[in-house]
Amino acid sequence: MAEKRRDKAVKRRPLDRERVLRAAIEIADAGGIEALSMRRLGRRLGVEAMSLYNHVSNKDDVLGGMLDIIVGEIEIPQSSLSWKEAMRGRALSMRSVFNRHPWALGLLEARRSPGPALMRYMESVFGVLRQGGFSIPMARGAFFVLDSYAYGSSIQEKNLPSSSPTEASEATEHFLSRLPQSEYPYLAEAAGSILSSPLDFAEEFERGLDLLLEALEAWRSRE
Amino acid sequence: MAEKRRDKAVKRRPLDRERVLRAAIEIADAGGIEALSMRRLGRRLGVEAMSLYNHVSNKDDVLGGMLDIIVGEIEIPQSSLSWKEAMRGRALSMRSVFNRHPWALGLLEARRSPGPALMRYMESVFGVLRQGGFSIPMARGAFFVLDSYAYGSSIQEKNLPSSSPTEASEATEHFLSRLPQSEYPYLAEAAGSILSSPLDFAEEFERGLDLLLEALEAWRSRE
DNA sequence: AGCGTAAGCTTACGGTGTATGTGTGTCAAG
DNA sequence: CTTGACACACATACACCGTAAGCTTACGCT
Repeated sequence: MAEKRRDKAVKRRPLDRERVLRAAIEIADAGGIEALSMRRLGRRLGVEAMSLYNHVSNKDDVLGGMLDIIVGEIEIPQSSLSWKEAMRGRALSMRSVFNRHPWALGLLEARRSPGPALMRYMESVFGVLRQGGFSIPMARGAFFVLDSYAYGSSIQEKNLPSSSPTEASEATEHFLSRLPQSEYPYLAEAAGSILSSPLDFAEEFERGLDLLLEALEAWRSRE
Repeated sequence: MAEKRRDKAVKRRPLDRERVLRAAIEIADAGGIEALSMRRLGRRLGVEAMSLYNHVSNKDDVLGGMLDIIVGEIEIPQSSLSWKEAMRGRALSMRSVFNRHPWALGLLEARRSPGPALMRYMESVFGVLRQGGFSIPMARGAFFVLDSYAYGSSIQEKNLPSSSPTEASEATEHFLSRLPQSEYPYLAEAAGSILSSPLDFAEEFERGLDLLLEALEAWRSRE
């Protein structure tokens, strides 16, 4: 009897919201967001689907919670840095986070209200920009432009069929081989160049980022 | 008998892939992409769900087809314009398309292979950039940066809870009222500024776009 | 010891995409 | 004119989804 009770206690650690969300993230990381169902989530936690509803109000709540955890992984800029360095670091961190959890971006898109981690994130970005000498509307503009770039390049990177460089050139080769080159000369040319000098996405991303940061600085100086 | 045949002919125009995709787009425009199911799509066309599979290989094919139609709505730059004007026009057209069909962006994200309209689109962009004096790698970079910005800002615009300006300031007011201002001073400040001078998204978008175009031009000139 | 409550389980409903098999209207060849 | 083939719509069925409603169990507190 006492033994039985202990069994249960061991097998069934109390299960709270945090554990549910973590498990959900693991599932999504492993199999994409479409692999996440309440039943599967329950199964992973050794529990029936409906039991989850004791800790989470519905699936949307799960998604929101997952997203907020992921957003919390984005490094918040240190105030000791210049705005440029701070924004650069933030963008790099964002890219790496969205790379680790590709499903998070799609979630962000569908979300309505911010969530605490996102609020903290926004607050810190505004702080850095304002302290870097941006007026309020300019800070808004800079934030918008930088985030747009970061989101958009994450989309594009995600859509790339390639994780490894070898796989990338393989895919490019395949693409090129079935491309009617006379109809798409420029596309063929571009694909060919990728083949000869394989594209490093990190590099590409940083180049664009630096271009943007410079442009923002110029904009700020010119008031 | 002849009458009956005519009835059928009227009621049941033969139903082809094109009609299926158009109906799907209508459903998605009206109720969002999650409102689109094969059964509902069939119902709209006066047909059972399974009949659709005579014209379309599966739901993914439907989504792909819808996306390609939408991508086809993006204006392809005229070659008479300068690369800057052409890219500017393209970005504006893209924004308007993604505004009209907000679900398309999410679809684009999940898509693997290009589709003919997207290929034509890419070809024309590369053409404009190459003819504008960009080297192959630079054209790739410029394309990447511009598209990233366009995608990302569409995401952000979609996430805005506001369609009309009055609704926007209403939402901002609500947000501001429940924001712990001492904890988020910069956020409060930014929100306040939106309240006093309501933000025009088109304007914001174009400012960022012009910033980017200038930066790209400078980059190209500096080789 | 007894009870309230938290947190698990079971069942059920209406929805989803689609595999499979069954008509049936149209049209061409005999 | 008949017949047979074929395109295409339909019906049924399966496995899965989110979650509402109700039931059961077991721990903590008085």
